[in-house]
Amino acid sequence: MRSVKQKLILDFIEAFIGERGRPPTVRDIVHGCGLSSTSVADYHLNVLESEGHLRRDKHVSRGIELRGGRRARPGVALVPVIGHIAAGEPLPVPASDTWSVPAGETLEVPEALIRGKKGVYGLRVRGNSMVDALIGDGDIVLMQAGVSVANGDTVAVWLLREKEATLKRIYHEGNRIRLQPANSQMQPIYVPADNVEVQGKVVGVLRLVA
Amino acid sequence: MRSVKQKLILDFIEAFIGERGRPPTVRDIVHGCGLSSTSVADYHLNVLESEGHLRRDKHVSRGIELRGGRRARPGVALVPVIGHIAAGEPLPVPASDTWSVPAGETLEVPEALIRGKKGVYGLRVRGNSMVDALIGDGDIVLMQAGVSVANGDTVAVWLLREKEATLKRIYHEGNRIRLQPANSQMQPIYVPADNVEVQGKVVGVLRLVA
DNA sequence: CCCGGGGAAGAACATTAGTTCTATCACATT
DNA sequence: AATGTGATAGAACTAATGTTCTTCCCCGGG
Repeated sequence: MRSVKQKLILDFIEAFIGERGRPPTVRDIVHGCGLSSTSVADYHLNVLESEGHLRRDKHVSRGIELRGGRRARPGVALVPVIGHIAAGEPLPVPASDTWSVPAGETLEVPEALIRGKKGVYGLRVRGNSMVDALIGDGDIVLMQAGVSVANGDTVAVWLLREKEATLKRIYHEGNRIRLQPANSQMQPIYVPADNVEVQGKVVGVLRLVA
Repeated sequence: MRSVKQKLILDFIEAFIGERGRPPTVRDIVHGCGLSSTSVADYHLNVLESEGHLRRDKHVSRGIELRGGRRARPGVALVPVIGHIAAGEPLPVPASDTWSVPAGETLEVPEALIRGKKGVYGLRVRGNSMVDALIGDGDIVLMQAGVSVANGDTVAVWLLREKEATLKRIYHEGNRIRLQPANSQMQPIYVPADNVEVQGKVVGVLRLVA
């Protein structure tokens, strides 16, 4: 939440729903928060959505739904989906406990999936390097940062030299590390231990079938 | 409440608010209750308002507010996990819309996961007959009952004669049906179409990694 | 049989409300 | 100074949505 105005909007929405039983329109927000134009409200709403504070249904009147602590729903946890994995993109990892939700999607997952765990985030899987671990293209893996990893765990690793992130099974072999794809078509990668940074460990998988 | 249609509308409004967190539009009601015209919905809404079952804000979109004890809790859907699949056990399937949650586990999933879908239930997967579809032993599959299935869909079928339930890909081939395991080790099963009862279709997969 | 009322259809109408476009301004960075 | 980003304005455009009107159908009572 960057500005006080955005907190004002969020509070207004919460109050509006509480009083009227339905979400406000963009123009309700304009009037209620003393804004000057619908585009201003739209602008801030988009910011708030990208930060995961609310969700908007496009082209639907009053299509605002509050997210997060304000509308804490029992049994549902909010997990930020911070990017893709198995592509060569940089992979920022939030702090273990308190993170500022980075711009991007926020996913609701059943509490049961991350029971008690702290520092859980989501990654969209690209590619099929882990199909033998029943993780396919398009799946969302739930990662946990800052936990000890054991041989054979599926982890997201950051290769310092190559500046690449991938999802692999990890095996410590002396002072080198074997990164094993779960795909019979692909070969393991061997890297020196000091070239590897473990970003997180897979604790769950989520898939939506069309 | 004079007619059953009016009770239908009332129930729909309650469910809609529960799922989407906002009241339905007149046209939402038309579609959701199978009405033929907005004027019909308007007519019944006026009746319901005059009887005190709800309140309408004139000239306001989604200006419906339920009255009385009816209250809805938005955001969370309760999905009953009603058994295992790929074992030879009987597989009771609840009715499509209103089910009394059967004794057993209930999983709370975000509405976002099953958005709009009716008759969703969960099954714990036993065995590895679907590993090539990235569904493994211990996973929970979210099934939807009472929907049309297309060739290649992963469905839970009940074999009437054999009294067995399994999770397979389904292919209609004339008047017989091919049930295709997603496992290169296993052979397809061919059964006459009248021996098959489709219990549901996979709409999602949840896995908890130890 | 005629009639009145509850219901239903379908189209039309009038706003409401979401979205987009362009322009502007303050402020920080290069 | 040139540039880029966050934030603001105002208006226009389109789609969504509430409302109204007319016609028609079915059915029980007079």
